[in-house]
Amino acid sequence: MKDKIRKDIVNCLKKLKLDFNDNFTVEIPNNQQHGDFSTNVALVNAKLNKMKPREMAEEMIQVFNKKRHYKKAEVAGPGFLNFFMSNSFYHKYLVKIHNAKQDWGSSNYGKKRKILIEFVSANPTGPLNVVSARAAAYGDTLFRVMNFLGFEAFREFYVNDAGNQVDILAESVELRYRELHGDKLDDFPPEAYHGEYIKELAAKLNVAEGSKLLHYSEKDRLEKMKNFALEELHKMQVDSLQKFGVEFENWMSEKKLRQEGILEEALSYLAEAKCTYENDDAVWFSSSKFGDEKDRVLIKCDGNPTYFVPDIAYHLTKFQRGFDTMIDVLGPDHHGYVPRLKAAIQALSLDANKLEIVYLQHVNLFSGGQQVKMSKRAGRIVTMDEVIDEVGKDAARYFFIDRKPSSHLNFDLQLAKKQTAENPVYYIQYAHARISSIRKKAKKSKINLKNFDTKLLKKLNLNEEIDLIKKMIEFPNILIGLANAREPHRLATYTHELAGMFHKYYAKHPIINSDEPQLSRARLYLILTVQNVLRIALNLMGINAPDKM
RNA sequence: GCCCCCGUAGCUCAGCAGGAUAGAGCAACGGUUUCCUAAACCGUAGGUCAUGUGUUCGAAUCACAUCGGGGGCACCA
Repeated sequence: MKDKIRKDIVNCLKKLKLDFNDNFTVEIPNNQQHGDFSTNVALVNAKLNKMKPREMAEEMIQVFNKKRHYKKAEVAGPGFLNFFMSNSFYHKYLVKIHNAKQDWGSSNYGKKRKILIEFVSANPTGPLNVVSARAAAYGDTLFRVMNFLGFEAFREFYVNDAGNQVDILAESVELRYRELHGDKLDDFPPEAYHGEYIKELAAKLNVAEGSKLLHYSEKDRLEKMKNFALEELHKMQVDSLQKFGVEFENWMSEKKLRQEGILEEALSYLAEAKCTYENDDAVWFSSSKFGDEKDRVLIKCDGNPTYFVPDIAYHLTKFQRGFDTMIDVLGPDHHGYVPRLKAAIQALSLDANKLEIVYLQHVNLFSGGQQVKMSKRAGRIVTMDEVIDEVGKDAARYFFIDRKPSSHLNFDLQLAKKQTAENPVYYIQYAHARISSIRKKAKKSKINLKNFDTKLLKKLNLNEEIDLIKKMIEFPNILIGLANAREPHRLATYTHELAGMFHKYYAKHPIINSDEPQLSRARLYLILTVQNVLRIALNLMGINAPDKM
């Protein structure tokens, strides 16, 4: 849309033989008195032409005032050019949006570029918590939007199903299992996992296996415990995510990476690049050569790799799989970790610019203004399931993407549960449902869009009507901006605004009025288009678009 | 000490790539329902955009510094 105006401006400049560079912008002014579109082209380029900005602008408006679609062009302020478009221009656009149906906003903007979005990637040592829920909503919405825009996006969950924490998991289950068989635990070790879910796992294992495991060797027993726990916890996580409407194209297992020898592969590449050395019985990576603040250990003096090695190996596979861009969605506690990861990628002669990190900030849970404390040590984690059960999938998804990723997120459970105006989710869904009601009424009143002649749209002359169309015209650009900035919250904001504009329009003007069937049809055409855009937006956020509430 | 994020209305936050008088929701106060769902709408009030300097024709937006809040700095993952 702005592109079209931009083209017209460039043509105009050429016609007038004015010099210009591309730095000027076209925007939609906040203030309606400044027109539908506004450009600073004369402000930016006046010097080039040895003119005053206003002078240059004056010359240009002559051209625009002769053009169709432009109701009026005027010079304002220090030298802005403001354009006022004719209503017929907007009516034509409305037809375009209406006819696009569920594809309005969709495009081949992404040119099939392959994007890997890795998110959640929670340790398989417990149920998913609220931070994972935020990541899930974030990553999934970004995924949906990017695919809608013609990218080939993929969702991936990296499972740390090997290494230290998994052994601790096995030991934790072991302790609870032995407890079931009469062992008294005076002090449950502090490093073990304390959550109730460990007891439940042990109980479940006990039902399946009875006391049989007690007769295994310790090694076999722990192995059994480990695999059992991993499988069960994985299932739990998949279930939680599914309830949340989030699926992954791929679950990448660390254990598998180890089995397939990718760790050794990565290590040998690093060694070939002469970026490793031995010191104090450990193998180090000279990451400081690549801008990290110090070198990092790859192989500990006990011979085991640090968690860093599988991570390098994992990212190596991402590059090997040929993605154009890889987005890692991480928690705020990982930012110190990224320089060494990027260092490793550079050491492997790969393009570190293809790897992009998004940090999601913390989630603070509130309930009626009171902060809910989350403490892993005390075993009091508020889980993703609890949040979904408490407030419902739709509200949870909305609230988790409503804030930009770099903001700390305050999530109020009471608010998300409220079915009132305070709650934006219901406000938006209600707008959608309301339009369904109107459609029903239209049907009863025998008003429909059969053989609709778009010439009738010229009856739509109210500011509210033109504003709704303008808002819908913006939609594709909102999505593109969202995808480029990796900021799904823009969709939440946009949808809330569009719903608000509709509610206001509805309250002021009757849509269906039997005395004016033609006007009613035009208005019905408009609001059905609005409903369609609302539905597209809600779908992209993974939120239901109900016909009734 | 070093690094990351944040600081906009009483509260929670938008503000797209710097633009012309800074927005929304909630809370407060006042009003609207014979009519397509009042889960809605209208109105009033509320801000030296943390502070300072700089870049620019123009800064909430960019840069630097200061102050304040949150988080991170393992041969743990």
